Amino acid sequence: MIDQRILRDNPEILRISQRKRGADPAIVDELIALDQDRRSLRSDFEAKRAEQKQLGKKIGPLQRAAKTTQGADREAAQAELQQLLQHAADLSESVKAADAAATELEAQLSQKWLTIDNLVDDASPVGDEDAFTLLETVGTPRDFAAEGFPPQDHLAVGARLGAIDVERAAKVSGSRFFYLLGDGALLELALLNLAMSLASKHGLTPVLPPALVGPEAMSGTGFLGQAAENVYQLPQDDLYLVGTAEVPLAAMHSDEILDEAALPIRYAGYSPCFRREAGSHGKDTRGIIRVHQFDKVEMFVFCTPEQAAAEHERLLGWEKEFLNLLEIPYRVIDVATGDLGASAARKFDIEAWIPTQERYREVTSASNCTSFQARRLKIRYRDSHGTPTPVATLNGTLVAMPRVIVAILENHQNSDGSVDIPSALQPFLGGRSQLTPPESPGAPHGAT
RNA sequence: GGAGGCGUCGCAUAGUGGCCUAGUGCGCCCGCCUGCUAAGCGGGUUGGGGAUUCAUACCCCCUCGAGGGUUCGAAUCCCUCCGCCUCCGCCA
Repeated sequence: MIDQRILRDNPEILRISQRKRGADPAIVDELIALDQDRRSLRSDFEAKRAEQKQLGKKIGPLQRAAKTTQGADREAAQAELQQLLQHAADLSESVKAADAAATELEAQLSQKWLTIDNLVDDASPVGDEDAFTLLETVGTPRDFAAEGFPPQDHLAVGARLGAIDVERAAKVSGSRFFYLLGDGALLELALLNLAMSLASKHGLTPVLPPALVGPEAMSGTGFLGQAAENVYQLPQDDLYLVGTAEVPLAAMHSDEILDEAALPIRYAGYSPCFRREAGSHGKDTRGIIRVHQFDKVEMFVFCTPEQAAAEHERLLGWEKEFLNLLEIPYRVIDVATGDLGASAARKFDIEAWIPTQERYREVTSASNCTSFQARRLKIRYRDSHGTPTPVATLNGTLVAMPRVIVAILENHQNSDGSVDIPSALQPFLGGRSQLTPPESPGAPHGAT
């Protein structure tokens, strides 16, 4: 949510941002009109309410006077009391009507306001998905032709290692699910431990958050707007399955006023992630690149708006450090305004080289959400004037398990079906330097 | 799942229809006093919206877990929901 005062102070900024996102700038004028009407109706209610309160103060004492005095005084008091009560009753109706009218308009405005995406950063490249800016390319893709063998895709490599089983997952849960087993399971745990040790080294607090959250958390992080169709819901319990630990981490400090001295607060949360992948039928149907459930370590930062840009760079730096440790070639892009999502003002994606696809694919993403989420979730700090001010929030992927596993299996595979383990990961895999196919290939684990 | 209890200002507590403009203590902030510190004394201390303003101050409205209701008037009475605690049952 953006500060609504922009409607009065500088609506043109909002119009420009809407245009850059490919959204409708005309809605800004609708919002300005709604905001004006809202304020006028609310003021009307407040004036009536003030009168009602003044009147109410007179009734109590007068009632006592009507009971305790005698004779003519008593009659006068009773008559006045009757008159006041009548007036008060009329006013009461009028106050209720004014309140209802103002409340109705406030609901309309805030509902419409929730459809407005965050103001884009001036630095974000303008345009649709393809308009991204290439910031950097790191590492060199292997030349498999020169090595004399064609690379197998991650599913083939994983199946041979007995590490990935999508067929049985389809039997149990449907398409886009997978089992990690044997070295596949150990590989995820090793990546988890490497990621968490890196996170701890850099001062992030490790977190195991809830993966089921209420509607405020979901909406507050911006996932119930355009992205709602990708969210699993549990209507019986009014809960949602999170698509990322970003949701429970962001909502963790909702309705809080944080101590400025404690900022930035940095977390690294490990959680399962659930995504319906609606509208992506036919995309990435093979393997585990696009799945309904996976695990991820997500970094999350609460800081002052002034610190946000530097924190964004820091998150990107840690993401790069992790991929460097895994010795995977990648490139970094500055995501275009049309592809930012509701909450982000600026976003850097890291795309890893996938040999069998001969292209770079997104593996991590770092977003600066400025105060957009914080305003919805009421997360504030006291600024130098002592005024509660929304914090800035940022998030970045440290490791999304399936895609990183894909990158490792494909980039580090050998012609004999083994996979080299990057040295940084070896301590977390019992010191082994390779994953090797089981002695007796074929159906693993006693399939018949 | 059943029974009962409880949600008040940062914390603790008072408040059972108008005297609540929510009191008191602690903590915190400012000042006074004071070799220093502590104590003592005085003042301040929820958050949001609006009006006004260059910006303040002052002013108005809302805010006693949330939302409805009763009433001229609700922290207080009624209903629904949420959360916490105790006991019983079930459970990894």
